[in-house]
Amino acid sequence: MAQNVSAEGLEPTKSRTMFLALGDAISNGTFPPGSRLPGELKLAEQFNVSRVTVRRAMAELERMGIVDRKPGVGTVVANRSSVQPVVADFSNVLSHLLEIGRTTTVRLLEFGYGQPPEPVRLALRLGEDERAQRSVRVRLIDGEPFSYLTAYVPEAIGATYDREDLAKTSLLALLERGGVEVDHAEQAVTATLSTPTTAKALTIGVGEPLLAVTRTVFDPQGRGVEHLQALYRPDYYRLQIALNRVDAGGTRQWAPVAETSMGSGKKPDR
Amino acid sequence: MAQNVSAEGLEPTKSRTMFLALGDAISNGTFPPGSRLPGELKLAEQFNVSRVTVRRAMAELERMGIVDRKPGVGTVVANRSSVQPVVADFSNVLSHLLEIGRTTTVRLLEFGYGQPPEPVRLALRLGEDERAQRSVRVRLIDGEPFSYLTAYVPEAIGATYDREDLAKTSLLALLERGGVEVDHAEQAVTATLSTPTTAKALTIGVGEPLLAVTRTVFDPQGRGVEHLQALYRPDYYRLQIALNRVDAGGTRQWAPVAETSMGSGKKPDR
DNA sequence: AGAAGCTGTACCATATTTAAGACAGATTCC
DNA sequence: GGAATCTGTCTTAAATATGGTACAGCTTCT
Repeated sequence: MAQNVSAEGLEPTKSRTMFLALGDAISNGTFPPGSRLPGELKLAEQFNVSRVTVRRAMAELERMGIVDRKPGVGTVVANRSSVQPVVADFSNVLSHLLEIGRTTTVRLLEFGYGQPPEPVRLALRLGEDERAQRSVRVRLIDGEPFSYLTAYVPEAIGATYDREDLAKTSLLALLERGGVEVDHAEQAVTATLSTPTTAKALTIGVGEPLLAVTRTVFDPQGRGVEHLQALYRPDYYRLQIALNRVDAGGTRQWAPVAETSMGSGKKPDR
Repeated sequence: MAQNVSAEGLEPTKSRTMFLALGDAISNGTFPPGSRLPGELKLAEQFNVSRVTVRRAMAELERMGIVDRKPGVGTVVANRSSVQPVVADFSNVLSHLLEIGRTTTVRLLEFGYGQPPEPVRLALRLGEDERAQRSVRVRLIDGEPFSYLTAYVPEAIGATYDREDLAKTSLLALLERGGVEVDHAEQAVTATLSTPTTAKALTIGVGEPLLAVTRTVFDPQGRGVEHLQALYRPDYYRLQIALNRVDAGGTRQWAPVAETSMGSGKKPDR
């Protein structure tokens, strides 16, 4: 569930703030690729900080390949090529992974049984003292970790497989292999920050943005069979969906495009 | 589009890191509501920081109402009630706003015409030199800002309304009022950090997580009519979707529940 | 009453961040 | 060539964050 706090105090350092401001201005269109940023001195004046602070922010931008700096020339915005994020459909299925020739691996970090935290217990509609299997996994694509998965499964169901299975097979496949009828799910999407734990597992810094997807899966009888908390690196992963404008009882609204397969013909822009 | 950077350098302060760690541990279930955290001295030792640092993190947690601290007693995790986030269907429609009795307001921050940034131009499939109307709005719910909207509309279409209209009516309604046939859309979801600009507009701190939704709307001819970048405060807003497990070409997959109305009791046609 | 454990507070030393300024070397333009 | 502008590097000083320690006051438990 990660924390969904919104702090106003404990501001980051000025250099980091400056870094965010510049990064925003760039992706914003204020400084299009190829253009030159104002000089360090001018920026320092504009943002009312010292030149050292500007340089730190700039150094970070350069380290990330967002800008190129040359003495005598200035700082120019790089043509952002970078990594293409993995696109997933909103139903949370990675598209075309094989077709792109990418491979995913799973690393099992934790595995055990115990009482699930209250919100999870409620979501799964478990009794007061019912236990659940808790597993933490990291999924990698081409060796790069991009998702941090915390899953809870009711004890009885979890008993149908062991940790070795989890390290190899997808959880949903294991459930269905174990005789569970997966029927429907509730899914919610939010944003959070990486904590020391998740940051380390995803090889990113602390306080980086993460896409948080919470999914609770039910069987036909409405019993919860899985509660998943997935944290995705936004630079490697994005959710996507196609919508159609439809008439509905007088009002015009959006409806998701009914897609049975992964829409292998549809091509996202860029 | 905001920046989708992933910095490893420019770490936040230790107190902020500590704050994130503790906040995570709490919402994590490690410290359930009502339980007592370890003493400051113990925490300082565990996390290998000084007590001052722990106290800063704790002070922030208390300021946000996540914990209560009392001399002689200790620090106990508060029953987080806090604000209930506004739930939106992921076709991006706020549900039941009126029924809950909440009111939304719009504040127009910027309005003007110019050349859109490259990615937007491509998404809208505009020509090299075509101009677009750019508007920046903040939407408030019960007086609290919760979304930051940057919209681009091709000049010709934008001309059918003015800034006063935008401050009152929803953009989509304005488009359709102007004779534009809204047909389908592409929508992508990611996470970002608040920048000084967006942080100020949303009355949050810099470096806070934001849910970023990018939507490009097309008419029946496939011409782009609107490009919207929406940044949502995760504590006030969340996307939600119901999924059904269906058979599709041999493989079992997820399909979004076809919902024609906003679930106002009305059952979808199946 | 007394011990143990906790937060609140104060003080001082150290490390890091930021500020402010000076100078060298590279590049561009006139 | 020379002026202007830029980044790279260095020095000095102030502000802030952090580390380490000591002690007071409150609460709970024995």
